[in-house]
Amino acid sequence: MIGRGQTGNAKLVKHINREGILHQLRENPRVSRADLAKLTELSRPCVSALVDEMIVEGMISEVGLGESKGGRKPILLEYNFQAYGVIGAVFEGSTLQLAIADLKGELLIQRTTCLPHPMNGETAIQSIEQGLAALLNESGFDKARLLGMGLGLPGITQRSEGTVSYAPSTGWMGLPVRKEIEAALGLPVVIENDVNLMTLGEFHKGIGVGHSNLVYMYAGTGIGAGIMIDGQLYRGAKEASGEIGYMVIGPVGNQTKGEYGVFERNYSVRAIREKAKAVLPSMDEGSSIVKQIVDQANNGVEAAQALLDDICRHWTYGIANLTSVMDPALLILSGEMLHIGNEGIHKIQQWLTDWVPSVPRIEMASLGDQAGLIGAIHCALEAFPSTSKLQR
Amino acid sequence: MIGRGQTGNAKLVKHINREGILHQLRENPRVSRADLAKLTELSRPCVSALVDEMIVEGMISEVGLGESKGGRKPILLEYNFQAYGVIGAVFEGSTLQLAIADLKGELLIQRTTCLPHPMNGETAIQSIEQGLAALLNESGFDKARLLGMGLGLPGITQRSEGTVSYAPSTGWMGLPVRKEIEAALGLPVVIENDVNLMTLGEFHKGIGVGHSNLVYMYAGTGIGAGIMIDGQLYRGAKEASGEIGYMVIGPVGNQTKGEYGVFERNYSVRAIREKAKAVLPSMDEGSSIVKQIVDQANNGVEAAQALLDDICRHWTYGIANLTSVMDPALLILSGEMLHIGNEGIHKIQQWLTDWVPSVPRIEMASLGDQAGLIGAIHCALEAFPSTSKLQR
DNA sequence: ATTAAGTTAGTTAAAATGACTAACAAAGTT
DNA sequence: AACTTTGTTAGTCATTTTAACTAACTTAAT
Repeated sequence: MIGRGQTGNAKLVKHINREGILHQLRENPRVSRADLAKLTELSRPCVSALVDEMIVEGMISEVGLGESKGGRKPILLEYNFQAYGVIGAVFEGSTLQLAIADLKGELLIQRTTCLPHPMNGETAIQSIEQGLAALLNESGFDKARLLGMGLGLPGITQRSEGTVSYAPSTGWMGLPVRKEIEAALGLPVVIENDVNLMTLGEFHKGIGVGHSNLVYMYAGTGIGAGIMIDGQLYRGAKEASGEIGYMVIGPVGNQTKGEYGVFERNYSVRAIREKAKAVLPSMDEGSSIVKQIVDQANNGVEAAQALLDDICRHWTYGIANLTSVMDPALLILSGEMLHIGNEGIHKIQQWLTDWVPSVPRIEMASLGDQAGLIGAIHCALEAFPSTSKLQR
Repeated sequence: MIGRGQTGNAKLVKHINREGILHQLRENPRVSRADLAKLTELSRPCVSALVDEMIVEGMISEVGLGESKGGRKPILLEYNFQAYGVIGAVFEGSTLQLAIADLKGELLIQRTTCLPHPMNGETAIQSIEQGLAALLNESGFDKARLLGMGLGLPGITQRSEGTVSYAPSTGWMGLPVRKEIEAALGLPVVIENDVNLMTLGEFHKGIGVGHSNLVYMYAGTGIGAGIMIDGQLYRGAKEASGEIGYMVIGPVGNQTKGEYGVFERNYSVRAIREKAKAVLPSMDEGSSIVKQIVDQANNGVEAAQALLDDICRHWTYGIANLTSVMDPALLILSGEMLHIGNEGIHKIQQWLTDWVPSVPRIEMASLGDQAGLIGAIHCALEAFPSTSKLQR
């Protein structure tokens, strides 16, 4: 056999060019070969060859003719978004969100279920299994067309090992989560930290679209951040990046290993509820605690105003620290920070202007409690490209 | 003419492979074509062809035969480190460090000069011009063989514009620094933040060698950090990443824009000197302030012990915040932090273990006040590869 | 309405490039 | 003499490029 099977970087270029064409087709629906040649800076014959190849493989389709711009009508091409699908799943407290999406990342069907109490590894996996079966059944989606699952978990997830290495509040620590779920479903699985997935969600489908360098900050039951650099999640050496709940903000106290972080212990929802007891006449456990404080502050209750100021101030400490280190182009705020109102935002921006040299553009998260789920979808899409199924 | 001049990614592979070979030659001096084939995972004929090409171009030389390992003796190859050179320059307070180095980054000649007072743009450029002329004269290095200059400046440098966008303590802000120096020297120049260059220095020649993900923390006249991700400096959206002097640590006070950062105002050398007045019987302005405090603490002076504890504690706040965000594999401490002693280091590590979930390996900087200069050299080497001169 | 000229889209053919395998020569060692 | 290791030569394959088409359409003068 002669000249077969290049081992080095020889095959790389074709792969890059194919991915480039696919990328453009994902971004710009209904374009011609000629358009693709311009967009990818490849020659027209080369694009034609690669496109024809991918049409045969079923990844792309010709979908009729476009308008002439003074010459022959272009043959419009489209990515076959429906060819395969992925699953997104997010464990958040006591609920499990599940969804099936197409290759575009559009949700086809979605469900939120409450988990049985007490939860352990087995029941959790059972929930996923049953939930997925229900989704497949209801949507009529063929399981054979699923590429894999993106799974969001709280705590520090070890993507390559498929385990959770640090999560004081859950019972997942150390378990071979990924392997067990893969065995149960018969599908490949990636796991990822929940806040990282929210970041990914906002990046792909939310307010972060088009911003390849951004930081996402979440303040809720926990406090965390997600970091995107050059369109990639930055995970750090032990995948513990963005764990800003462990910043030293507020009283340090007798902090020892295994507990929540200092910032989190002082300014997460849990902590704020405690502080608010003295301020609110009656507390509604169901609705946003910050909103209740803001309402009281607007009613003229001075103690509420002071507490709100204190909360905003310390959250801004976190933002200032985060932006000092990262200098992102865009900062997305989410969780309970969504309820601080215009006055709160204004305060934060004023403080930042006073404290740091480079204030990023600040936006509120736009996807609500869907962010993580949408991120899980895109995490799966990145981990299991449709080519993986085709190249067998 | 047919089939000439590919515009797309066609030439990319060859470039990657050539760079791969050069990289191996920089790392492993005196290797054969066969060794390179193994190291780069390319075929022997391919390596031979690329090597021959680069020998003609003058980048590589054959330097005799090696020992036989049971067959024909290998022809050893070497990167022509001496073919070209670069200049490194660092402005630090009132001194200017200048050096010429070869393509390996080895300093050939070096000089530190005091700047005339008061300094302004013109005198600074004059100093560089005169200093470089002296270096060239003394070393006999041919100016035509210089590829360019890497220049380190305090403050937030705008690499692409060649200006300094934020530096309260110097008069550089807004000036077209790079253009003016390029015009004066007739050589291309890159500017970069001083702490980033120290980071680069430690990465290439210091304790950070082999660690492509690290964070460097400097506490001296100012406080700052440098971040390396995948062997690249991370600069942020407005090149203000790592400006941790602006973290909110210690009393906030009446901070408004234009002043130094909160952390810097509370725990830089300037601030510590102020605090130490009450503790030290007499202060030596020339030597390390932290060392003086440590000495007094070791003498049993309780106030000094308390101050040292306070300083270490707050520096650790900064470290905790930094590592919470970045989760680096390695953290390098420098500046006055070098003088805290073993007890201080032990304290820091204990606190970190208590506060954050992922404690990085911590090392002391190893290059002393050469770090920035060495970084400037490597900055220039990255910005102006020797191929830039050859490809004319 | 016809027709020529110009444009745009897509294909075909030939050349160029760069990497690979196979086979061999050169120069050793055991 | 037999094996090894290094380096080269020759031939092949994959991929992309340029150049030169064909196809199909628009514009506008005749």
